[in-house]
Amino acid sequence: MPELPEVETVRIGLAEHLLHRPIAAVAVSHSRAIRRHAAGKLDFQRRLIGANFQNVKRRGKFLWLSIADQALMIHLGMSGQCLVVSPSAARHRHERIRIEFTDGHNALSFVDQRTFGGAHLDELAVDKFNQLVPKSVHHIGLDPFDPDFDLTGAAKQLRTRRIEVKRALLDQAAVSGIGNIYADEALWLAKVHPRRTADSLSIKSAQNLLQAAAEVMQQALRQGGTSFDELYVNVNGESGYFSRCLNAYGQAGRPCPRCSRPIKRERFTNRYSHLCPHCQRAPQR
DNA sequence: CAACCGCCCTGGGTGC
DNA sequence: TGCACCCAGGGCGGTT
Repeated sequence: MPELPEVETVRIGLAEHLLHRPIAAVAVSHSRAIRRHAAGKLDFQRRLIGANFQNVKRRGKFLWLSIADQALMIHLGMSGQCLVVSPSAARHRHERIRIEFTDGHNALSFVDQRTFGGAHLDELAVDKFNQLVPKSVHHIGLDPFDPDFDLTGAAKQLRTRRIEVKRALLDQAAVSGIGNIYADEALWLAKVHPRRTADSLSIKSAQNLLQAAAEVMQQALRQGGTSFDELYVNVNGESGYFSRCLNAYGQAGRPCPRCSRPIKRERFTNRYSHLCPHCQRAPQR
């Protein structure tokens, strides 16, 4: 599943291939992929054709390619992929958008089986962090890879929430980029139970938790991200290797690498948490 | 306003 | 072989 390390891997790949090349053609083969572009398909195509991508940036799981005062925003959702493909290669079965360039070289193919992801054009504007970013990321917090990320400030903000700490990690407000995999991994590493309320954490353990999230995502990035199947790959279609390093996520029944007691999987808001009930003490009911 | 719920979507897997 | 159902789950609109 694409979370911060996977999206960052994709960002680096796009930066290597797609910048400063005039766009020749934009094909949209599934309208749901551009549902967030309110002005519709023709407007989407008209704004892109002839433009150049100047840079590729990211905040949390949102990715964008800048073109003058606008940006092509991309969110991978659950199963989105940005593939750099030869224009002559066969179209992927789940290709939703294709962007081709006037030089006739590598094209961008946005592939998305489950269509939770998509792209739209958005205006760039200065946000509360004094960064020039698309308006559609103004509501989320900085991620731990951002040079301006303030771990102490984020920990304080986390502690204002009267909800379970895992929910607070997942909702992108205090910190962005964390999804179910890295939430479970960070909570395991910091020995915090996912159902503890965020406001029950000491300032020190909240900081420790965010530090753990940053570390685990940094490690995952070094491995090229987490791949379980063909649904997450880099721009060249290659898998990442971090799934071999997971301590809790997807490890139900296996021994906890710290204490050897079995990792447990339990229901958590329409999905699952993976944790060590011994290392991560449950809150009092 | 914070918190919470349900919906969006597909293909692979499982149980009957 | 076929059908119903489950599962992956981020983001967001609507409701409490």
